[in-house]
Amino acid sequence: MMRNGLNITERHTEYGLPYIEIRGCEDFQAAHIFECGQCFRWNRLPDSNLYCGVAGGRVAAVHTSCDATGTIITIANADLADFESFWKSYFDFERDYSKIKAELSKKDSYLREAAAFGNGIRILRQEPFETLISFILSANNNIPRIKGCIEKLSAAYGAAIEVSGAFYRYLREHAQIEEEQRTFYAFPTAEQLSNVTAEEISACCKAGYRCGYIEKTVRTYLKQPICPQSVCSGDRLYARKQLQLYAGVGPKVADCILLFTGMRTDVFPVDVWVRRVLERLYLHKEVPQQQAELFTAEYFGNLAGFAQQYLFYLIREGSRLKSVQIIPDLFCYENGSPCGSGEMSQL
DNA sequence: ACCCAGGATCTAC
DNA sequence: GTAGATCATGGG
Repeated sequence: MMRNGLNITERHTEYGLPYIEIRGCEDFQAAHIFECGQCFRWNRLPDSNLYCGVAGGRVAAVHTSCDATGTIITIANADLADFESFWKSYFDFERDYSKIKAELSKKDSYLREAAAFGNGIRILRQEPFETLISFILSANNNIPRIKGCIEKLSAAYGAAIEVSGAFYRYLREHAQIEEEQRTFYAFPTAEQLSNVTAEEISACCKAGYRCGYIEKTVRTYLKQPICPQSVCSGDRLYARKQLQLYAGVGPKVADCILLFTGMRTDVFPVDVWVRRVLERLYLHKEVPQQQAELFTAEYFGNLAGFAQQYLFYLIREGSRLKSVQIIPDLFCYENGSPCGSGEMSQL
């Protein structure tokens, strides 16, 4: 099936597992999509480039490879109906990321390098309630712990999803699996969390003071769920305020929800990492939040969300890989000494 | 022991 | 309206 130049095919392994193969999309790299900090339920399987995750009440395994004709995207445990009804939207396949990268690259050399480094990132269209709760958990927290909290919440209150033996065989063929996990759990719905107290949430996932926020937010959400048409368009600051009605949601978390649901792409969530990027590369001094926001809105405009993801991924991965070569100004302490080991990055 | 993590909220001025 | 302290939890 052809669509927007994409060649989408449903296939089956010899043992009967359906999978979707997509060719003709050069703007998709599983590692960059799943490790750029926008999602918490996709995990790279050991000794593989295969990512297994839960979304939309489905379990899938995704990887990218390439041959002489270009990139091949594989979504395993999905048929054409799954793709059309869910994955196509989830992976934002309708959007032209080459165009976005080209536009950002015209702005300055930092964005050009960031977009090249994060080539293949896409903004996932994640479910609003899951994204809301996930990013309440993200406040003053670190990514491994956030992932753990979400996994425990899902296992305790979410719907069980049984995967086939064929799916597990597929995983085993592509990665070093220790033990067989045949049951996954969807992220709980607001209804499933409706009578859960903060104490129970705390006992379940040890999320500290954020548990009270979740209890309150679930109650608010049941009475007043996120209304896409009132936040997707119109004033950006109004959209943010709408989300700040939920307990535990401030400006930064609101922007994350707007961006990582795909509801808006003109927001620029500023966390401690992105703040370093702004101050080191663009503003050349420490600035108050309000001033940083004025700059990002003006400079990045409608592409702010994409710029933010490329820059976030660059500084996070760059720090982790100690790749000081990429943008020396970025990977420096305030005193100017390099923070990396000086090894060459592989990019 | 101390610092940090994709910050938000409460309090005091 | 805005600075400063406080908020659990676990890993470095």
